[in-house]
This record gives sequence, C-alpha cells and structure tokens, in this order.
Amino acid sequence: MAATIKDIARATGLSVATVSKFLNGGTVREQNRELLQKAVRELDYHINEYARALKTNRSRTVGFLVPKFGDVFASELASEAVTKLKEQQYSLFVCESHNSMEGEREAIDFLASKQVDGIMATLIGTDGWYYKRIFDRYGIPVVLFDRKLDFDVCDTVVIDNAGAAYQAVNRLIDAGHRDIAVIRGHQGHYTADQRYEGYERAMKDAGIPVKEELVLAVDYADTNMYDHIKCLFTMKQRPTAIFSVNYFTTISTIMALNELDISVPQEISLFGFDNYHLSQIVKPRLWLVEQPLARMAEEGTRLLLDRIGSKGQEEATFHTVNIQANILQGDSIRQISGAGA
Amino acid sequence: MAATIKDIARATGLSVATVSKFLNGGTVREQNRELLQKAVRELDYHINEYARALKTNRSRTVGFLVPKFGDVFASELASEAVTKLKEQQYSLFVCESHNSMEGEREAIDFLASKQVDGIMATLIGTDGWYYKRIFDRYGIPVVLFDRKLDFDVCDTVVIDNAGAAYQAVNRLIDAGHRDIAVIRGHQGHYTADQRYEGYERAMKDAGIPVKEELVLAVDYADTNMYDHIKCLFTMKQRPTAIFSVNYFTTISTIMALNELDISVPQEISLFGFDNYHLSQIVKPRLWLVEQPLARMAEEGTRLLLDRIGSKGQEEATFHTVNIQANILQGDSIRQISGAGA
DNA sequence: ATGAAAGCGCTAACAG
DNA sequence: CTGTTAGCGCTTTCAT
Repeated sequence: MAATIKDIARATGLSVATVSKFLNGGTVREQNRELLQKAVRELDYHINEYARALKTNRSRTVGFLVPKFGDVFASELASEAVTKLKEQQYSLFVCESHNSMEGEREAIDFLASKQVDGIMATLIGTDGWYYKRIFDRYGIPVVLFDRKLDFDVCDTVVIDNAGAAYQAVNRLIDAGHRDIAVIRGHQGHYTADQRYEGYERAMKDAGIPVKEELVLAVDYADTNMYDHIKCLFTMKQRPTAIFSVNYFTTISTIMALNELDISVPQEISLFGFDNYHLSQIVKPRLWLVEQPLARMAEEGTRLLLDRIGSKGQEEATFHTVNIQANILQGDSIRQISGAGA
Repeated sequence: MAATIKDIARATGLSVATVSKFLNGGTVREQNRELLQKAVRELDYHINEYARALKTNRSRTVGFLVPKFGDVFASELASEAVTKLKEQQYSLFVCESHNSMEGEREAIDFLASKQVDGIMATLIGTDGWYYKRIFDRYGIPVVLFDRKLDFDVCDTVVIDNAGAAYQAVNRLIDAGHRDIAVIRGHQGHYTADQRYEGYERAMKDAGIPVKEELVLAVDYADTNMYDHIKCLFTMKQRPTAIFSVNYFTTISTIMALNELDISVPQEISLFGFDNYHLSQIVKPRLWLVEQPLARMAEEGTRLLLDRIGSKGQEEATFHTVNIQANILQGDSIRQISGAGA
C-alpha cells in the first residue's frame, strides 16, 4: 500500500539507514539527496508516525484538557494552540473534564493511554498536591492555563488578572465614578478572586470604601445570572458604573441593562471582560479587558515543548508566565463631574 | 519503565500471545484470567497504542476539521463528538482550515500523516469531484457535517434546514405577519440557501409575495453585519417580523434592535436560529431553531465508525442523515390582528 | 487454550 | 557518508 522507507531504499539503491537519516534532516551526499527527494516524491512517501513513535517514545501529540469545549475561552485557546503546535508538526488531542475533578483524572488517564508527549490543561481544582500525584503517575509534562494551583507542580500561563482589573476600575474612577458595582465570580475561583482583588485595590488606592451591596458574587456558570444582575439595579442607590469580570457576566449584564432600558453610557457606565467579538457586536463599543489568547498559547506551547525536549533532565523549578492583558477602549464610560454618593 | 506485555507474561508465567489474547477480550482459562487481571493491576499495565497501531494499521484516532474553532457551531459539535468517540476509546485530533480550501487540503494531509482512522469535517467548498480526489488519495473514510457537496463522495450529516426555516416562517405567518424580513447568508452557501428556500416556500404557500427589499443577504462572517441590519429598519415600510438564519445574524439583529430602541415583540417579532445559550441570555425569550448537535455528532460517529469497521469492503453508496431541528418556543412573536400592508 | 516465532516500519548503534 | 543489524511492543498465524 503506502510506501515505506524500505521502498525508498530499494528505489534509490541506498540503505534504510541512509534513507532514515535523510528523512530526519541528516546530511547525505548531494547526488543521493536528489535521488532521495525524487523517490520520496514519486512514491508519495509519508512517514509512519506509529513506527516512529514506537521506536522513539515520542508521539508528537499533545493533549488539550478543558472543562468544556463550548466555552469561548477554551475553544479560542485551542484554536491558537493548534496553530502554534502544528508549526512544530505536533497535533492536538482534545478532552473535556465537564467541570469535574473525576472527569479530569479520567481524561488524563485517557491521554496517557494515548501516549501524548505533553498536556495543556485548564483545571478546576487548586490543590497542588492532588494534581502532583496525578501528573507524576505518568511523568507527562503539563502546562496549565488561566488558573494557578496553590503551589507549583508544573508550568503555568496566566494573565495579570489583578492588574487588568485594577486598570479597568481605575479608568472608571478617573471618569468620576465612585459607586462602582462589580460582578465577580464566586469566591475561591482563581480568576474571580484575582480580578476582585484588582477591583478592591483600585478602590482602596482611590480612597473609596467598597460597599458590600455593590459586590455581586455569582458563579460563572450560574444560569440565573441574568436575574441576579437585574437585582443590582432595583436598589434605591443604583451604581453609576459596573465592572464585570468575565465573558458570561458581561453578556448577562448587557442583556439585563437592555431589558431594564438602562442606557450605556448615559445612565450607567460599563467595563467588561473578554472580547470574543463583543467589541464588534455590542453598541456602544465596550471598554473591555481582552485576554491575549494567541500570546498565551504561544508561551504555553514554548514551555511545553521545552519540557518535552528536555525530558529526563528533570528541571524541577516550574515557570509561571504572567501575561499583560489588553485594554480595549470603547464608548461605554461616561465622564461624570461630581463624585457620586 | 512502563510495563509491557512481556512483563505480564513473565509475571504470570504465560506467553505473550496468551496475554495479548486476554487483553483483547479473548477467552483464557479461568485461573489464568485471575492471574492476568492481578498482574495487570499490580504492574499498572497500559497498552502501547503505537505498537498496536503499527501492527494493526488502526490508530483509534479521528481527525476533526472545521473552518475555525471559535465558531460556536464548530466547538459545540466537537464537544459532542469527542464525548461520543471517547466511549469507543477513540480520540480526536483537531484541525482548522481557516476558511480556505488550501487550508483544508493541508489539514487533510496533516491528518493523514498522523494516520487517523477517519475524518469528521465541515468543508467550505461544494465541489464533489475536487474533494473526492483528495479523500481518495489516502482512502480515509470521511463524514461531513452541516453542508452537503454537490454530489455524494462520502457520508454526510445535515439538519433539515429548509424544513426548520419553513416552520419558523410559518409560525410568523400564523401570527398574522406578512412583511417578514429574512436575514440570510450569502448565496451559494449550503445552509444559507436551504434556509432561504424554506422561507420562500412558506411565503409562497401562504400566498405572500416575497419583497426583495426584505431579503438581506449578508455573508455569515461579515463584520459589518450589524450595520447592514440597521439599514433594514430605516426603510419607510418597516417589516413587522424578522427571520434570522444563524447565530451570528441573530446576535447582530438583537444588537441592532437594541440600539435602535425597537422592542421585541411589541414593535417587531423575531425568530432566530441556533441556540448556544441564547435562550437563557436574551430577553424576551426568543423563538429559535436549535440544531440538535448531540444527535448530529452521534449519527456522524456511527457512520464513521461503521466505515472504519468495514474498511476494504468498499461499500460505495454513501449515506446522508437528515436530522430534524428543534423549535424552541419563546415570547418574541406578537400576534397581530390585521395583516400588514 | 496456549506458545513459538515472524514481522509491522522505524531508529540508532556500530562498523566500515 | 553509508550499510548492517537489533529491537521498540504488539498481533497473529500456525502448531501443539
């Protein structure tokens, strides 16, 4: 059926070793090089990755594990990762944990059984020891995205969540806002906590006390988020601005405002988080924190391939790459003269 | 390092052949079965998929090719497919064509080089002969999703686009609407054409002439879609209802209506397409055509695995599975008494 | 039911 | 630079 190295050897009169060497970029005599190129082309030769993997113990595949592929963050990140990896002839196996730690363990078992060279993951837990035991079982290098564990057991790529949130809230404060509501995720969630921390610090630095009733902690996956958000606007003392900490909260906020007929930025100012075309779709154009997914994928790929390349050398210090997020300017913030309250 | 069949053989005193047979579900003497199970557990044995693939020419992997993962359709479908395939111990390699036919060819070359057993794809072209040549080159079974080619060169899974559109438009007509605008994709795009056909037929069956100015043909990927849609409402004779044919057009329509302060359903009725949480997020609850992605993935997986299983038998008749879409009820249609215009 | 042995296609010593 | 050869871990006749 498909041509093998043996066929190429036969066609060129060279040995399989020479052919193999040539195929892997080794140097061969000029005239042989031409012969080989011709034979490869004519026989439409493609290497058998399985034979190579069997021999070298390298599969040139990596696993990609996320809670759910439907999430924009996950699919966009996968999109970038697959692009970067393909450049190195690596391919990507996708897996979902369905937001369960049991699912994560299963997925990692599965990926190990497929003998991936490395794993890219966004995990839901934070327990470093727990994950360490799982990772160590197979000795497969792992790079984490989006969230950090409570102590480092692998390389990690995150964005500067607190810094981005700080900038966002600061922008609102600069525009004269003091009653700034924050739609944050639930406590204990890495990005939710980090982003809230940025909010808190910005308020503190500006000498504005944080009003508890303006802090809305809703689970990212809460299907009633919309209703929770609406409550925020039925208060006697309505905020003049909102900082929303992720894609879903931002979308929900917009919908709530639309239904309540509260116009942005005339009646309320809004700073959102995550782009994914929101900046193209929503009017007025939103101020947004945008996660640089391409950069994240790039750094993650680099870290992972480095680990894979130096396997065995057991470099035990893990790196965390902290990437600056982008601030997208919009028309969703109104400059107010007097301070609120 | 990792245990091999040989290790199991040594541990149990049996031969590798027997161990292999056992691992593949063959029958062995009861007492040996116990011995083997124990050894597998204790040695934490995992089969080497590459050795198996090399020997059997089956990799238990399938490729998944779509234009772009950022599209909700693509990522949700992938999510479902990966679930179905995992049940059969298959894993999924993901690839993107970036909306180019050259990209598609490259991706298929790449997947073939990874020796996938089958390919699931959403293709951008329609030329059956063109794709036939590409598919035949490697002899890898392919299942297409979402769009059909101009003649069958592989199995295909689509939804009944025309039927769903017919039902949607009919619902609007039943509510008394006559001036029904349609936001359709560009001509020549399979789903756009099919869905428009449903619109046309529903109008015709109701004896309502289609007004050209109410048909808006915008490319699904048009970043100015929002502006195009706004034009629709600046006309002197504004439509009383809109049928929008996919996710992006639906989102854009909602945003346009919001900005123009046209309320749904009081001032205009809306029937959208594709859910992806829209039904949870948008108020009033939208009437929507929902694609049954889980079913699509299920059927596609079945077709593909059948092909893979019967490889060689060359059953040359290709199947097309046409799945009924769901209609999601909402509050976005107003019953009007008199017929418009 | 079990075992001996061949070989899938490739790489990597090693020798020349 | 090139060739010979062993063997990666598995499946699969073919005997027994």
